Amino acid sequence: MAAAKKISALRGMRDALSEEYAQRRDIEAALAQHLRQHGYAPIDVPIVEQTELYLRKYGEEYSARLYDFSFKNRRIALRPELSASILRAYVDKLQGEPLPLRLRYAGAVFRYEKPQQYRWRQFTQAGAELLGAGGARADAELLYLACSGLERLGIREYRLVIGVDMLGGFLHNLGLRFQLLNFLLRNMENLRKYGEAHVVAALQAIYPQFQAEAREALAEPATGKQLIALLREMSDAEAHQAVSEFLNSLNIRVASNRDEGEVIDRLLYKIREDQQNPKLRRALDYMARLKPLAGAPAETLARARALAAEYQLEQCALDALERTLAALADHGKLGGSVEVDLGMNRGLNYYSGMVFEIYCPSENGAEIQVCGGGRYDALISNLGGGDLPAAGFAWGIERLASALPAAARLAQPALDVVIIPLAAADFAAAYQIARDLRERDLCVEVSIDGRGLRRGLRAAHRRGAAAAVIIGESERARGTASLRAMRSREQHIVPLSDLPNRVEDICRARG
RNA sequence: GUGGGCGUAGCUCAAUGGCAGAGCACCUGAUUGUGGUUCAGGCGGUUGAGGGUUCGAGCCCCUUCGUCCACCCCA
Repeated sequence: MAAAKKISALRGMRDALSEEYAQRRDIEAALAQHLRQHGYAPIDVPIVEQTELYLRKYGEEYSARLYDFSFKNRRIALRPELSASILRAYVDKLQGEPLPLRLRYAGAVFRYEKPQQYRWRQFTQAGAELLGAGGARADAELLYLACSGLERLGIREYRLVIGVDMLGGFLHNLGLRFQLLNFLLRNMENLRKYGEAHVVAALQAIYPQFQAEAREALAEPATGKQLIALLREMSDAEAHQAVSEFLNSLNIRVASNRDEGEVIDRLLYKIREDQQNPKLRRALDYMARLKPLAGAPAETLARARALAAEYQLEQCALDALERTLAALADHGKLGGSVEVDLGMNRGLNYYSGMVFEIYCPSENGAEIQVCGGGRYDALISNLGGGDLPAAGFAWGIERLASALPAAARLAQPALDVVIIPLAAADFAAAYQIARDLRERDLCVEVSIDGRGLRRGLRAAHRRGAAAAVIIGESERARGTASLRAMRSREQHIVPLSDLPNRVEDICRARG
């Protein structure tokens, strides 16, 4: 018979084998205990949700990253994170709870992205949500929890980067088209990395009308200025109708093989798009000024205030950040470093106020993000709940595992004892001994392969057992067992009544 | 979405276009009641799949699938 074809795991999905899995569980347990001690209550939520939940949170553009499918005429998705589910559950079931409500969670999440190092399609997150509390104290509590959690795991070296958005609001107030606004938001990081010329080139690829050097002067001819301004004020349909009527009243026919409607659309597009140029120019200038606003908190804040004053922007976001930093300092000194980044927008539009990320050096030296979070005060009402402040964060468990210093990796619980029955008649006694030892909380395995003492001891050695208990005819005849300490190779015949104590001694000595 | 690398034994990998191999692991025995070593032997493959070129393909060409890495983006 030909061997059946092997079935391998799906792409981006990994089997966590014994050691890796045990380590992950240890990390989860330590973080759960950490959060528990800060008053966070556990909550578990479904792995699948209505896709609508995530569309509300992220918007339709991000749905490509979801495991999203229709099933029996319903559109459902695997959760890409747990926070949305927690807030949904809050709206559904917990609105009567006393506030603030502190919740913690852990579980698998799924994202349909191309897998690469430290990035899989299924991974594990643990995190916390703080509902019904806004302001600096709440923000600082979360920042502190996220950092001290790392320290509890033995991670001393990390970098906390806190941001408030100084970009999104600015661009929004400029009145840029949605597509261009999104482009600029997404390219703040590129502006930093590759400079303005790079971003301008990318911008012109999606918006060829943009002239990098264009200033407001040449866009506006003096005549017809009022008419153009008027057209810009109208809705698309109104403007289209107005131009159409205008042309008809002058008895102008469009002499081309294109439809009149198309020509008008094109004309309107031109009239309206031209005004994007000066706005883009202003946006790029502002972004260039924002670019260096990252680094040590006090100094960066001071420079940010100067910029905000120059552009006559509200200072309240910066005030809030300053209060949060002060509140964080009240928690005591952190082991890692703290930075501020005022260009940070986590590519996501649901954040309001503080956002943060934590980076660690991974085992191969490169820096990876191990934690992220922020405040999303509008989210609960978007999900049909009341107007309630909400903030939270999540750690990436697998990434934490790779950032754990070797010294902090927790030792795996080893097998304590292997019991080796020598013949079929010895098994009943062997199982009885195993039960007695397990009552002392020992990890005990009975060798069932029946391949003799030599193989049994070899197996015990390879399994890392501290002791072997040999039970054969001669031992049974006297109500004893042979107890062998694997490391020292010392072996004694021990009465069964003494056996548990003697085994415990050996296991303790193993250290 | 874009660009690379790699698919050969359970694992890590060899093999000028010319008999598909090694190490590790596994199994048996030397040692029938004594485990880190040693020695002797053994099991193990449609070389990811399909097509093409060739007297001959693991190797060259095409297609496809899988996988890893990087970019984009994200935790």
